[in-house]
Amino acid sequence: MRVASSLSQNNIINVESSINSGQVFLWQRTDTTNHNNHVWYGINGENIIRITTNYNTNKVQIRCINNPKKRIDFFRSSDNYAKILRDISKDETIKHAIRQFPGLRILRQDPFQCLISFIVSSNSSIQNIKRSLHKLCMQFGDRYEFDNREFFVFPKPQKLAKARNDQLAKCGLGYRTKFVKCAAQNVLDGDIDLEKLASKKNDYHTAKSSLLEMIGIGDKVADCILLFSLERLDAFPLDRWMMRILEKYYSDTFSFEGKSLTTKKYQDIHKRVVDYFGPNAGYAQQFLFKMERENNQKRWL
DNA sequence: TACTAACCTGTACG
DNA sequence: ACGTACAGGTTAG
Repeated sequence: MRVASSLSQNNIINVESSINSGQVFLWQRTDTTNHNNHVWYGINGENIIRITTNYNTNKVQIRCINNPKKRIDFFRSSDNYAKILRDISKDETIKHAIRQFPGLRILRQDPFQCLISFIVSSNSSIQNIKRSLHKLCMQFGDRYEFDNREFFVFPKPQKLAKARNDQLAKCGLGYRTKFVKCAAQNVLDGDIDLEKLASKKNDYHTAKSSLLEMIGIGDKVADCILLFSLERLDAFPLDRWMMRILEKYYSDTFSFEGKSLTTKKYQDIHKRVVDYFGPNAGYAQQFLFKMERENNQKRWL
């Protein structure tokens, strides 16, 4: 019994922590009268996902409600979570973050939605990103009804590629409008093959350089897409928050010079961070990011 | 190579 | 109510 319970501790999934950690934007928790159960609904590409949690048993039930046969390992349960946590536990800071947020997971997202989401995210805030993506779904995505609720799934590449600029701009994309349209066109034309990029044949650098060819995608956005949807756990997105974290807790481990985050500096830091945390450094990034945002009481959705 | 201004939207504060 | 400050990543110069 004791063994089983400690094993299950290693495999817990904290749905709330994982969804509220800056990875996904089209999720909501429904109001429930039962404190032990929560129901979440989210958009993952053309799928509507329903997650039911029971906080007593730690059971998490996932269903793709518009396509019940579809099976997705959304929480990456097939990762060896316990081993990954052990491997990245290199110092007290990361150990503390892991202890503080047990069950925090990297989510396996739909690649096209993830691509567009993080293009939209650039130079924007979570509230704005969420609003824009929701508008995109309402404008260009298919409508469904389930559980007496209305859902709009994420638009297909063709829909966004052929969208009128003013219709896209209405979603609050601003100057990112053409980035979104170009990216959708690239996917539609097959110039960017997301399935291929997700396959294990490409290493991190090959996959990343493909993404970087697209307008509107720089180092940080590319790393988010790689980590959250293209199976690259050695991607470590360096945004404003991560830079602050590295300066605050890791100034002895990684030294910095120069003010702006140039491509060269980004790659230099990235290399050292991955050398330090190992091939699953992306998980370390997620724990540190979550910890620091929570400590600063930043809102998620 | 390194740095910086400009880009766009929404919120917070005075 | 109005202006100003600010947050955020990429691009072009």
